[in-house]
Amino acid sequence: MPRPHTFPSADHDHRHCLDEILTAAERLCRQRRARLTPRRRRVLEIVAESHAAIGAYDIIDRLAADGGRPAPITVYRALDFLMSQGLVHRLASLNAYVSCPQAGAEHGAQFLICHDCGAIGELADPGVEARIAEAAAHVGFEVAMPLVEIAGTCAECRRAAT
Amino acid sequence: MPRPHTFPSADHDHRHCLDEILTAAERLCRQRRARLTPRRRRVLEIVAESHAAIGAYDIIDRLAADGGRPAPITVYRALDFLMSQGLVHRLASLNAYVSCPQAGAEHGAQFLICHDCGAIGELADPGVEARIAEAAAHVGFEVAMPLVEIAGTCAECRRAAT
DNA sequence: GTTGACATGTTATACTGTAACAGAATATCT
DNA sequence: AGATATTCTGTTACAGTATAACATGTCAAC
Repeated sequence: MPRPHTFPSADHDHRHCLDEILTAAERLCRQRRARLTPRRRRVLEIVAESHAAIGAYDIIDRLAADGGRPAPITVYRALDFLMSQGLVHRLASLNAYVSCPQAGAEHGAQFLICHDCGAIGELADPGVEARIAEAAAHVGFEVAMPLVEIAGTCAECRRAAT
Repeated sequence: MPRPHTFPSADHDHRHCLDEILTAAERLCRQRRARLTPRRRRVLEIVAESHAAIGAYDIIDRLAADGGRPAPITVYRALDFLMSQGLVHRLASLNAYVSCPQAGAEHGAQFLICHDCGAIGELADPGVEARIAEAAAHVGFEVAMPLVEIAGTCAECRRAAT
């Protein structure tokens, strides 16, 4: 099952996790009358294949293995759709994309990026956003979209390192 | 004078500000025995020409106006040097570079990006970093390099909008 | 079944950043 | 000062990321 707010555990059953992500996406898109076409579904599937981020051109490579290499724009359009639905996020610091483990739930986007295993975690700490908004307001700045991407080491990798 | 932690005011004397940035850079590099060569100095000057961020290729265009268009790598090398000295920061969300108003002072990097005027402010709120580290630690994640880039509206632009 | 909206294909191109090697300038040591 | 080592710059080529513009196809609703 998708583990909101944190990293997959060591005994993570990713087959099941992937399945839940896809099922949730289908349900969500049905509710919203958004069209999760085969192409878009396949791109989501590829992005969600791991909890690491994947680059757009790596997605193209994976699609090419299915037969018929799509043009970059095709993948970017699918990613745009998936992002508009909150199913996928873009990580500016990596130029890469990651599936959202808690799609549908409104949440601020603070990403944890493990530079050992590459996995991405999400933090949804209202305190962080509040502190940022407060500090910004202190200099008269009104926050529209905070972007927080935190590189470091995840719990699993820290354990493994000792 | 450079205004640490916040945006330039309406009556900002940028000629003077730019001069201070360059002088401070020279002093800093002399202290550190780092070589602020003419090329590097010129790139810093261009980046510091405004408090908005500038793209690497826009820097190249500006240099070309001096006569003799340098190859991209030349500018990237100068930027790498300037970043290594903390004189310039890269904004991942913009793929662009901005001069640091408080070079030399050790400080965490939280950037405020005004999407009206393009100006970049820096926040150095230890509370924000602390809150992030705390929230991360809560899921066993050890922070190495937090990246915070906050889009919104600066005080000047908010005033102007009303 | 026609219409209109949305999705995809096709081609070309823009923007951002780096590799690899040669040559020039500067610092350091004797 | 001259030899040497280091650092900086030039040159060429290329890798990686993303979008523009226009044509064609597909689907849903009327």
